[in-house]
Formats: sequence, structure tokens, C-alpha cells
Amino acid sequence: MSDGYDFAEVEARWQERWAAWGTYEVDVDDPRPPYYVLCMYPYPSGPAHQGHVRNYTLGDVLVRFRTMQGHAVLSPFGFDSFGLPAENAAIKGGAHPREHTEARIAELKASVRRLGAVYDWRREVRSHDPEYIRWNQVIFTRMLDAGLAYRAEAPVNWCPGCRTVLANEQVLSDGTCERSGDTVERRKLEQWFYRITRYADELLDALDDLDWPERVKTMQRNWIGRSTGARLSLDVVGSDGAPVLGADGEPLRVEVYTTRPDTGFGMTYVVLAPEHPLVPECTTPEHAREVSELASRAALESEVERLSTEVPLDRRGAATGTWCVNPFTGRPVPIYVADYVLADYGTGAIMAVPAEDARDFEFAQAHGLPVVRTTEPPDGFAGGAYSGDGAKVNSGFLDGLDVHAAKERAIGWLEETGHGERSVQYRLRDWLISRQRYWGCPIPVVYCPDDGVVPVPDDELPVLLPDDVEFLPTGESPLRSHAGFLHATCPRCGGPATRETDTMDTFVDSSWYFLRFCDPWEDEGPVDTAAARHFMPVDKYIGGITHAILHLLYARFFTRALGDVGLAPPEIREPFSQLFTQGMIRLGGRAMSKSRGNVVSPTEYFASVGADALRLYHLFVGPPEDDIDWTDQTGEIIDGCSRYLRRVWSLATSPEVADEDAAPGGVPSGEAGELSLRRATHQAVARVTSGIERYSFNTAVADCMKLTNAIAASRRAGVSPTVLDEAVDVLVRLLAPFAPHLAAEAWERRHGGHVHDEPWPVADESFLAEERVTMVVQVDGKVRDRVEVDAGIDEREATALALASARVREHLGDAAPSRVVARPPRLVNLVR
RNA sequence: GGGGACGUAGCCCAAUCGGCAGAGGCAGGGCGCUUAAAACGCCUCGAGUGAGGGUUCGAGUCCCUCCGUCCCCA
Repeated sequence: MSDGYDFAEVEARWQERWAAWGTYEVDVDDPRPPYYVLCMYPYPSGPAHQGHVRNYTLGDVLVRFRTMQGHAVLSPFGFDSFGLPAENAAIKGGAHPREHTEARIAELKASVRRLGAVYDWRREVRSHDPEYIRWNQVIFTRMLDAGLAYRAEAPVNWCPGCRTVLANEQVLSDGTCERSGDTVERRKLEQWFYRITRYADELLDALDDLDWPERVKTMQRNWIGRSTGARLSLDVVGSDGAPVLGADGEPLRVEVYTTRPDTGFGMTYVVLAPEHPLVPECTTPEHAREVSELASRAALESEVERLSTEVPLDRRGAATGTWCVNPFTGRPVPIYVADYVLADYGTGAIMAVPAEDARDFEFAQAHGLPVVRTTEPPDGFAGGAYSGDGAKVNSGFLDGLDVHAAKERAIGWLEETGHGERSVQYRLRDWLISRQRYWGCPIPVVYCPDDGVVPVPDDELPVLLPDDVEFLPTGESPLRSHAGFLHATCPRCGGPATRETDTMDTFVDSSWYFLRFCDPWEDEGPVDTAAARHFMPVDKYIGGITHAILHLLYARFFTRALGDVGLAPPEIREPFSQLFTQGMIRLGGRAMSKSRGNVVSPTEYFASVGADALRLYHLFVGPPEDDIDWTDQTGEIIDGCSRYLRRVWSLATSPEVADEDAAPGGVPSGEAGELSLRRATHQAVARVTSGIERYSFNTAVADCMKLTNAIAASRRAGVSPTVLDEAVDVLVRLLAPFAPHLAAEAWERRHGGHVHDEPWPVADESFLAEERVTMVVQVDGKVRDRVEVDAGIDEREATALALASARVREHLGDAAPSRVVARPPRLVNLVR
């Protein structure tokens, strides 16, 4: 008889052993082929929640599976340990962000260990470690040298609640802050940027070859938003048709960008952004007041408000009193100023084509401007603006062409006549990295009255955060009032200087940690070239779809930029060969997250059923890319997983003898039974292996269960202990990635040794093929009979057997079928 | 408003190239074990694939329309 399975004792013991033995510690000189499995490093928010459990279970399965297949698997872990929550906690009267963060790290680490997920903990990195800060700052200064970091005044999203600047992506579509919910304002500030736009083309084009989910690639393509159009140079004229001269005495010209140069004949007016530099010169005295009122109103509005169609457009634009010549028609069209045109996209001015653009149409209606169609809409089209494809009309030399051809022709014409040129635009903006916050990596520059902006030299790095700061709910960074931090010496002239108090966006930290993991001990630079060449790129990167755009795009940019500034191997362009995005865990219809306060802790399950059962639940409940709902039934399913594991334990630890009391249950005994179990075993190996490779963990677990059922039935049927033993040994190895503690303990009891050092089983092809299969016989597509046939049956024999069936004759009568579709050995379809 | 994904037993999910709708589990029912119950073991019930149309010898799978859920962009 087997004894009971004490999961608490067994799990604790194996977790200690894996750590003590260094089983999952690998180095560059490991003779096994390298393989890099990485879960996105977490923000340390305290003990793990079910989302973490799911993430680390998926990663751990791959680590253990690839290790058993003979790879040296690099499996590092770290913490994205800078960020707002720790600082907010300090402001609310909690501990210092450092203490707070380190306490949360200890908690998260403990639950990750309790899960039985294995890592090379020697390689742990944390964003707030002085060494990490140092290299982050070295990277910044090299980027500055290379022109990839720059400072500029820019309209920024300012959250009055957080008292800081937000990236565009942190502003929700209703114009509020994703964190505080306050309405975001536009302000102009001097900010630091990383020049990601220099890589826009490469980041876009390289997506094609990545083994990433198509939907993530689509999101990135849309985010980069490359569009090909034309830039037009338009002459400004007065109401009398005479050229308007600028301050320099030259004729004024307005540059506009359009993605639809084919609609040029339909341009009936021109719009400048209120901030456009030519607004004053284009505005006649009679219109000056109205225009300046509009401009001052627009300055207060957020980008989202300005692009919104909620507020009617009639009050959001003003005529300037001047005109532009439409180069296509040669006729003047009026110039307006309107808030729906943004200064920092394209040229800050547009040619308005109301017939083919919805917003232009609305504006034209509101201001009584003409609408000239240049694309023939389909019959029955009832709307205003039509932006689809169709034949060009009212368009002179473009008439009759489709949109694409007309676009090309129009660009050619503009270039020939000197009115404009082809132009590519991107939606992607440079990456604003400045944050007016304490708990982040300091931006390593000082401001000198004589030398201006001076980067801190390498030998003075890292610039560390002072600990002795006071956290007050003023919203201002405590660095701004810390004299010791603020007062610096200019590295160039030795005179007094002021230190930059902005810190970096935490997305900077997470943009290169995967490179640091290759050799976190490297002392000459952020990345060890040889180690990076050895381990990079990451073979399997696993994390939430929430990072589909930002983190993954920034990491791709950084990998390239670090290579190009000489801090990483330049040939490594893409950081993550294969990306897997796991689904969310929902509770009560909402994503489970600490900020929503609806987390279910794994702790109680560790105590009640153990880590293996909880892991198995997450793997088994459904496809890992799908969202799952945590419901009232979840507990029962977890209990089912626990029950299954105990059943395996009992099979694996009791003697392989036939249970004579049990009913055979339709399973063959003797040689037939042995062959049947061997076949089931090898099929399980093939299916579980392919399941893991395809992230189909739920079916892989189901296949293990199926094999378990087959073993139990075979045992009752009196199948020989040798064959049963083989099958159980395979089962234990197949379960080793999913339920590592139980598998390790069972293997040790059966054989001694460590199951995770065993080779992954390989299916013997000769056992996979069935000899006899059930062939379906259909008449007119309906199943009428089933016949047992040899798997190697040919078309003629199959047809003959089908025609011989009495059931088939009932339906077919004496008539011969008019058509026979034979797909031996699975099916024959007789068509009357 | 534009684009995309997904709808299969009471529930979670399988179905690899268009070929028997069911691999696995949960819940339910029965039996065994037990003084009894729990636990455990065995057996068992169960949908015609959201709705409608099309292509095909044959559709859960491909195409179209609609309904519902979710995601991205505006």
C-alpha cells in the first residue's frame, strides 16, 4: 500500500534542494546548448497574486521541459522596483520607498519560491540597485553623445493629481490619467526624450519576421503608424489675389501634409493649428481678435479634447482673412485656424477635403464651406464624407483612376511641378522619459551657468537618490528641495551647478534588464558582449498582453540603440524571438489586480492543496492565452487537480500488481493489453511533447490524465508489472514540468535520483500507428455504418467493404452510387 | 465610427489538412467500500457547435449577414 502524500513536506524539501543543488544555475561555459526563457520581471507589489502564479507557472513548465530535453536553460528573475506606488505609500505616511520596496520584494520572492518555480537567483537584478542605476545612467550619457537622447520643450500631458508628466499612453481615451483619474492638462516643459523615431522604419519592418502573436504585431504597426503621403507648399494670397509677404519680405508659403494627395482637387480650405508659427502673419487685422481668442482657448485643451468630435466644430475654428492657392485647381481657398489640427503632427497644417474626411466635412458644414467630391462613392452611399476607394471624379488629370493610382499620379505631378513632394509620416513620437518623481533612476546631468547641460562623467556615476528626504503631499519631487542633491559641481569648469531632479520613466529600466541578465556581474559596462552573444535573443518571452505596445516597443528600440552606441552586440537587433502573451485572470468581470483590490491570493491554496495542484489548475483550466474567470467553481476544479495528483501518487508508489477484486472494465488483458498500454504511453509522450511546444498545456495535462486512466485500467486487467512500470515511469517524467514536486518525490522513491535530470521521453514511432481503425461509411454524407479495418487499407478495398455493408444496402437499395469518395482508412462516402 | 478575436454538453474546455462532434476535468446520477459519513474506487448521464444563409460528396472548421462577449484604434 502507498502511504499518503504530504505535499507540504515534500514541496518544502524539493524547493530547498533545487536551490541548494543549483540545478537551474547555468553559465556561458555550459556544454549544453543555451536556451533563454524569461517571464516579464514584475513590479514588486507584495505577495504573488494569481496572475503571477499563472505567468511563472507557464515559464517554469518551459524551463523544466527544455532542461530535460538537454538545454542549459537561462531562467533569471528580477524586479522592476522603481515606480510610483512605493512613493505614494511614503507620501501617505508609510515607509521610505526603499524599505517599502524591499519588503515587497521579499514577499513576492517568497511566494514565487513557494510556487516551486526555479530560477538562477544568482542573477537577480533590481532596478533600484546602485549598480543597475549606474549602468542605466551610463546608457543615458552614451545615448546623449549619440544624439539619441535630447532635451526639448514640449507640450506635455500634465496630471494635476499626480503632479507629473504622463506619457501619451498613460492618458486614457477620455482624457483622464490612467492612475489618478484626474483630467490631464497640456503644459509646456523642458523634458528629456529618447529618439525612438530614428528607428521607426526598422521597428516597423522587422515585425514581419518575429514569431509573435499577430495581434501584438498589429498593435505595434498601428502605434508606429507609418503613412505615405505628400507635403504641399501652398502660396498665401490676400483677398485681392496678391501674394502675402512675410516678415522677411518673401512671399508666404504654408506647408501642409496629407495622406490623400489624390483628393487635392477637393481641397476647399486650409486649416492651421492655433500654435502654427505662421498664424500671426496669415491673419488680417480684422480677424486678429477672433483668431487669438481661439488660440488661447485651444492652449488650455488636452489633445484628446481637441480631437474629440463631441463639441461641435462651428465654434472651434476661425477664418484668418487670407487664402491659399490650391495648386491642383489654381483657385484660392480660405485659410482657417482650428483646434482640431495639432501643431506637432505632420506640418501643423492641413489641406481640408470635406468630401473625403469626416472632420473636415463637419467643419465645412458648420462654416458654410463648399464640398467637392473627388471619389465616386458606391451606389446608395448616403453619408457625408466618403473616405473609401472608388473612381476619381472632378479631378482633372486624375479622373477615372482608383485611389491608389491617383495618389501616386498626384505625388508625381506635385514633384514635377514643384508644388510638393512625397513624404512619410509616423504616428510614433519620441519617448518622453522625464518624470518629476523621486523613486526612479536619476537623469545624470547637471546644469552649469557657463557650460549649460553637462552629463555626469562615468567615474562620478552612479548619481544615487539621497535617502534623507521628506515625503510631503505637495506633489513636488523631494529632490527639488534637497540641497545636498541639488547642489553639484560642474564636471567641466568646476564651478557651482544644479543637478537635474527629474528621474527616468520606469519603462527605461525594463528596456534592457534582459540583456543584463546574461551577465549581471559584468563590471565594464551594462552588457557583457560575449554573454549576450551566447544567450540572446530570449527564446521564449512570457507576459501579459498589457505590455503589447509600450514595453515591447521600447525594449526593441533599446536593444538596437545599445548595439549602435557600442554598449551591446550590434548584430542583436531583436530581443525576443518568440513572445507569448498570457490571458488575464478576471474576478467579477474585471481584471484581477492589486490596484482594483480584487486579488485572490495563492497562499491559502499553497496551504490547502499545495503548489503542484494550483499549478496544475492554471495549466489545465484552459488555453493560456485566453482570459480566465475566477468563479465559485474554481475551488472545485482545483480540488479536482489535487485529487488527480493524489491518484498519480498512489499509482506511482504502490506495487504494480493486478487488483483482482476490480472489474476488468473492457480493457484487454495479456499481450493485447500490454500492446494497448504501450501504445497509450507512446501516444501520450508524442502528444504532451507537442502540446508543450505549442503552449497547449491544457491538452497536455489532459493527455497525462488520459494515460493515467489507461494505466489504472491496465492494472485492473492484469497487465504485466514490467509494462505498467514503464508506463508509470513515463507518466512521472511527463508530469515533471507541470507538478515538479510530486514528480520528483515519486521518481526518487521509485528509482532514486532526480527526475528533472532525466531525459525527456521520446515517443517510439512504431507504437504510434494503430493497426486496426474504425472506418466510417456514409451514404449521402450521413454516417450509416462503422467497420473495423486494417490501417493500411487501400481505396478499392475500402469501397468494396463499404458497398458490402448491409446497413448501407438498406439506404442505397440496389442502385450503384453515382459517386464514391473514399478516404481510407477513415471514411468512405457513397453518393446516390 | 474603423479593425480584430471569440461563441461547442449545466460549467471549464478538446476536435492538427474540411472527414465518426468528445480527449480531459468540474458538477449531477448509480454502485462498491463503510455501523454511518467523508475520503477513495468503479460505472454512468449528457450538446449537434449563438441565429440564418452559401460553397462542398461532406462544414464546429471556409465565405456572407445578423446577435452576443472581449480587445485594439479613433
